[in-house]
Amino acid sequence: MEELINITFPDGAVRQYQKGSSAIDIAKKISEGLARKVLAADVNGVTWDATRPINNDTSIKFLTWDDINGKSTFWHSSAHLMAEAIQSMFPGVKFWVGPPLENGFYYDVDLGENVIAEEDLKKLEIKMTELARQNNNYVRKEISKKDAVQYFADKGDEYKLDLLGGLNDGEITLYSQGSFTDLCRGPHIPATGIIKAVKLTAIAGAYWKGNENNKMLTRIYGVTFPTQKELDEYLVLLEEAKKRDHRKLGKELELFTFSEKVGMGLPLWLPNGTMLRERLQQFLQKAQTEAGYLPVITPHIGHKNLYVTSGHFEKYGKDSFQPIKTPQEGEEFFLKPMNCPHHCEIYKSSPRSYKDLPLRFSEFGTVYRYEQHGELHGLTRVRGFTQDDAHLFCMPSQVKDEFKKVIDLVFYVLKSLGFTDYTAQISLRDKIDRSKYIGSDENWEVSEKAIIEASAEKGLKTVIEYGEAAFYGPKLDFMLRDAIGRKWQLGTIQVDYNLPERFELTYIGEDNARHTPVMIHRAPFGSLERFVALLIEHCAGKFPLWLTPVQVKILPISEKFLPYAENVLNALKIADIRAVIDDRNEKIGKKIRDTELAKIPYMLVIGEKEVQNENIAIRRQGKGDLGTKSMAEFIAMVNEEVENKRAFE
RNA sequence: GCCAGUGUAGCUCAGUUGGCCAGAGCAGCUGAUUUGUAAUCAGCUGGUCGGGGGUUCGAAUCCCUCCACUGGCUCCA
Repeated sequence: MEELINITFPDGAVRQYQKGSSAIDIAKKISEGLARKVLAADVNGVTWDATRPINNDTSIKFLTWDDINGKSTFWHSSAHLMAEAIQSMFPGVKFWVGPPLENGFYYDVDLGENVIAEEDLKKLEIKMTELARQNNNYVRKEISKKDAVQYFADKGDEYKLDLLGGLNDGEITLYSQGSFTDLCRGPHIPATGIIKAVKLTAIAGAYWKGNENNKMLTRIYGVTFPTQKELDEYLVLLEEAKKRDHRKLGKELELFTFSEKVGMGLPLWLPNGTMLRERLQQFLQKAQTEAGYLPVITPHIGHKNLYVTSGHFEKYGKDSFQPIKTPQEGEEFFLKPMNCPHHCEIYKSSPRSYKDLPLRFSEFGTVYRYEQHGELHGLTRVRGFTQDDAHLFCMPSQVKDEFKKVIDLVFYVLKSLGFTDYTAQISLRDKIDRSKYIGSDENWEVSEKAIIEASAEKGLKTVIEYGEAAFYGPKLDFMLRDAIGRKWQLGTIQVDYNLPERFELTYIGEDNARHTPVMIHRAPFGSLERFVALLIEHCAGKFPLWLTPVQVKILPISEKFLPYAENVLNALKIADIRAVIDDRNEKIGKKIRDTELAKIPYMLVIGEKEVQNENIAIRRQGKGDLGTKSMAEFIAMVNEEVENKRAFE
C-alpha cells in the first residue's frame, strides 16, 4: 500500500506524492521540461539534492539556474567535477575545500610535488568536459563518523580528517561522481552532464585555512555554465571589463600614472585626472557646506603620541611607514594613517557646549598606509590616498538625525553621478559575544536602533549583519553595482565610541555636567582614488560632461580658420566651458579620430562655411555629426547638460 | 610577505633550436601638403631587450638573484 506525503508549492498549492519521491520525480509529474531544469530543491528552507527522497510532508521550491542557490549548487558540483579531473591528471593529490563563489567556484588542492601552470588549465578543461559527457550521477551517501575517519585515514588524507574533526556523527555525508568521492555536505546537481561549458579562470596560491603560517595550497578558479552560449556571454563580459579597466583608461586618457622612482602605490595625478578629481571634490564640498559641515585642514604627519592616544599606533603601527625622526632625541612622527585623531584635537581646541553640537569637521585628508606589495592595485589599492573624510560630533540623541542627513548626502552624490543600483549593509554587534566591544550597552542600543530606523525612514535597501560591527561602533556601508553589474564597496558611515573616550572629548550638557560626545566617521566616496577608479570603469572613460576634463575640442579645417577658432574658444571660456583647439597641421578626419579616441564629448568643426555663417558644426563623441548651431545655442545646450549632471549617454 | 605569470623604444607588440649593427606600427621631431566629419605623404630621432651576477667564443634568448607589474591569498566539507 502506497504511503503519500503532502507537498506544498511556493504558490500555496498542496499536492500528494508517493513517499520517497525526489524533487526530480515531482518535477517530472509536472513537466519533463521543468525536470530537466531542476538543479536542486529548497525543501523546508534547506537546499537539497534534487534526487534525494522526501519522506515527510514539506514545502518545496525547485531551484534552477535562475536561483542563486541553484547556481551555487551547480558551481559546487562543478568544483567536484574539477577535482575529479585534477585527480585523474595528478593521482595522489589531496583536496581541501571547493566552495561555490558568487561567480564560479574554486578548489584548494595540495598538489604535493606537482606544479600546475596556466597552460595546464586548458587540459583540465578538456578533461572536465570529457567527464561531464559521461553524465555520471552525483551520489549522496550517509556515513558514520567512524567509517568516514577510517576511509580518509586509509587514503592518508589529513585535510579531510581535519574537517571531520569538527563534525558530529550522524551529520556526515560523502558525495561521489565517477571515480571521485569527497567528504561533502552537499547538495549537488543530479549528474555531471548538466555542466556543458567549462572555463578555468585562474590559478593562485592560498594558505591552508587562510593562515600565512600554514602550508600554501594551490587554488584553481573556474566557472561553468549549462550552455556554451552563457559561457560565451560571460567571456564577452570579461572582455568588456578589460576594456573598462581604470589602469588602461587612466593611461590612455592621461589621468594618472605611477613611477617606480616615486614609489609603488603612490599615484601621480596628471592634469586631466587632477581636473576630474578636483571637480568631484568641489561638488562634494559644495554639498557639504550646504549640509552644515565646517572645513578643516590638518598636516600630513603627526606626533607618535597622537597615534598612541588614538590607539592606531598599537593596532596599525606595524602596517605604517617607518617613523620620521627629528634631531630631537626620542621624538617620532608618523605619516598620518587616518584623519580622525587630528580632528579630535580640533574638537578639543575649545570647550564645547551641547549648543555647539552637532559639530561637523570635513577635510579631504591625504593619508598614508603601508600596504603589502601584492595588495597594490591601480588606484583601488594604494599607499597614499585622499579620503573625503568628515567627523561628526554629536549627542547620542542626535545620532539618528545625523545618519539621516548623511544618507541624504550619499543619495545626492550617487544620483548626481548616475549610480542607481545600490544597497547598504548595517553592521551590528555580535548577538551573543559582547566582550569585544567598547562603549556602554545603552549607547550601542541607541545607535543601532538609530541606524536601522534612519535607513528604513530613508527607504534604503539594507541587509543587517550581526557581529560585523567594528569594536568601536556599528556602521552602515554602501555597496553599488556599476554599469556592467560588478559590485563595489563604497562609502561608509561609522559610529565611534572609542576615540571620544581616548581623547577625553567632552561637552557641557544642558544639565551643566560634562558628557562624552558620540563621533561619526563618514566618507561618501571612501577615497577619491578608489572612487575615480570606480567612475572610470562605470562610464568606460566617457565621463559626464560636468566632470570631464576637456568638454569641447575645436577642430579647424585648416590653419586659415584659426582666428575664428580663437574667437570660438574665447566665447566658450567666457561661458565657463572647458575647451581647447586642435591647431595641428592635420586633416580634419585625423583630428576627429584622435578626439573621438580621447573620449572628448563635443567637437566643433570650423571651416569656410562656419566662418561665413558665423556658426559652428557640432559633433558628439560616439554619435557623429549633429549639424550646425549658433554659438549661443551651443553654449545653452552645454550649460543645460552640465547643470542637470547628465550621464554621458 | 606568499603562489602563479609577465617585463624588448613614450604606447601596442614582433623577435627565444643562443650567432650579421635588435625590428614594426603609433606617438615625437623636420619638411611637404592647407585639407569638410574616425588615420595625408616623406625623412629623422628614439632601446645598457627591468637591474645585477653567472654559463658560453658569443646571451633579449640558458641559469641564479633582486626589482616592478598582472591575477590570486580567512566566501572552512
